[in-house]
Amino acid sequence: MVRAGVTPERLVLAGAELADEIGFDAVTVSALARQFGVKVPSLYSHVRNSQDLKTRITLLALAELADRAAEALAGRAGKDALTALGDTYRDYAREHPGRYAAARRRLDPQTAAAGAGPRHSRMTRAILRGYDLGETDQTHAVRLIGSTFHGYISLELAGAFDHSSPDAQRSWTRIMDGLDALLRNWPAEETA
Amino acid sequence: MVRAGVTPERLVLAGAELADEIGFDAVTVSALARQFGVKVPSLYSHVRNSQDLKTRITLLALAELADRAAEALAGRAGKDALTALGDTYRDYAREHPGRYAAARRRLDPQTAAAGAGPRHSRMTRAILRGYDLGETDQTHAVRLIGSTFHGYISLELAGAFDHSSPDAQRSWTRIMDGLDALLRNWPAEETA
DNA sequence: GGCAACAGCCTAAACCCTTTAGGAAGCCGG
DNA sequence: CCGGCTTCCTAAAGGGTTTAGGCTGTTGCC
Repeated sequence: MVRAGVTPERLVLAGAELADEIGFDAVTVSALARQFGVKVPSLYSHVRNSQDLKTRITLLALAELADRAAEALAGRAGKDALTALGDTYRDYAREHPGRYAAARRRLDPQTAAAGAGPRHSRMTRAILRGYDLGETDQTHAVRLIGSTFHGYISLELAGAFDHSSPDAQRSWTRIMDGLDALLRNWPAEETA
Repeated sequence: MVRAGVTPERLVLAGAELADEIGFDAVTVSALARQFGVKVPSLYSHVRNSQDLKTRITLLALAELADRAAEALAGRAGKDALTALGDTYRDYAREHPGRYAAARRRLDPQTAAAGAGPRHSRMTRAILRGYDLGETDQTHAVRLIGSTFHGYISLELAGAFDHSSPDAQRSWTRIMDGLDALLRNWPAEETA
């Protein structure tokens, strides 16, 4: 018997690559077994089940993305940082659509807290140091930024902007301008 | 033989209801056959395949959502309209998470153009009549609004804001304030 | 070096979902 | 009233998931 040399790490990495090629949803234990030239049940020694495999790919993607973001943010502040973070997410999504889809998957709180999710929150919050927002408004702003980035990217990735002008790049830039303007000019709480 | 009285319409409606209960991804031809007390292959007389079924549920959800939005927008303008549209999407998503997930599914351009998708675009654009934006900036703004609404809703639905304060409602309101402020104060194109 | 234990891989098998083929029975129009 | 269409059925193949249990390299300890 030839020993294919499967390990959880190699499995997860291959799963991530496969996700980029054929889509995250199409990454199955069976497909992965084929990749490794191994029978399906063999993989169950390395991974608990299909769910477990997908969760690990999610964690890989989140970590990769956080690493990239940290690098992009180094030495930047204000709009510069905002743009850098947005571009990091967007570029990653276009380079690695499968991994990005994996990253967007929701995890149970336990797992999420142990992964790179919190790093992402902290980085977004760090950007807001360049703007003058109160504690509570910072949280609102973190949510706004996350929603807008991920909302835009998922629409763009889905091709929602493909067949209309202006092109997606132009809108992205202008939306960054807009977000920056909004953060510099955050409206006061309305006193009803 | 008792004739269960299956029709494509009843199938799609039951599929939509099932989606709200068990999640859109769990809506399968098999599950639906069980609901109707009918053998699985019987449904293939009414629906081409699983894909077709899901597409029809998507179209149903899009149409329902457009109807609600049209009603909510009647007689409103400016921030009032913006909030009404956002709340419509958000409320629908919370009432009908399965249908909302279905609505977010991408369709091929043919099918999309024939469905209620274009109505949604027109309604978002209509809201911008209350703001002073040029043609091109209107498009950017449509994309911003869509991204932010859907981004926020999907994060909220996924429970991303569950265990932190301030609550999701508060952030939503403040983000509406922010979007309104931004649209009233849309930054000029930067001339590099 | 020898061998026990373990790790990595396998076959067998059950279960679920999808989809096609082909048949029987209800219903409807001429 | 009966031929044909529609609705539903059984049979069967194909693919994914998962568990049980077996065989065999490999490792590490005496």
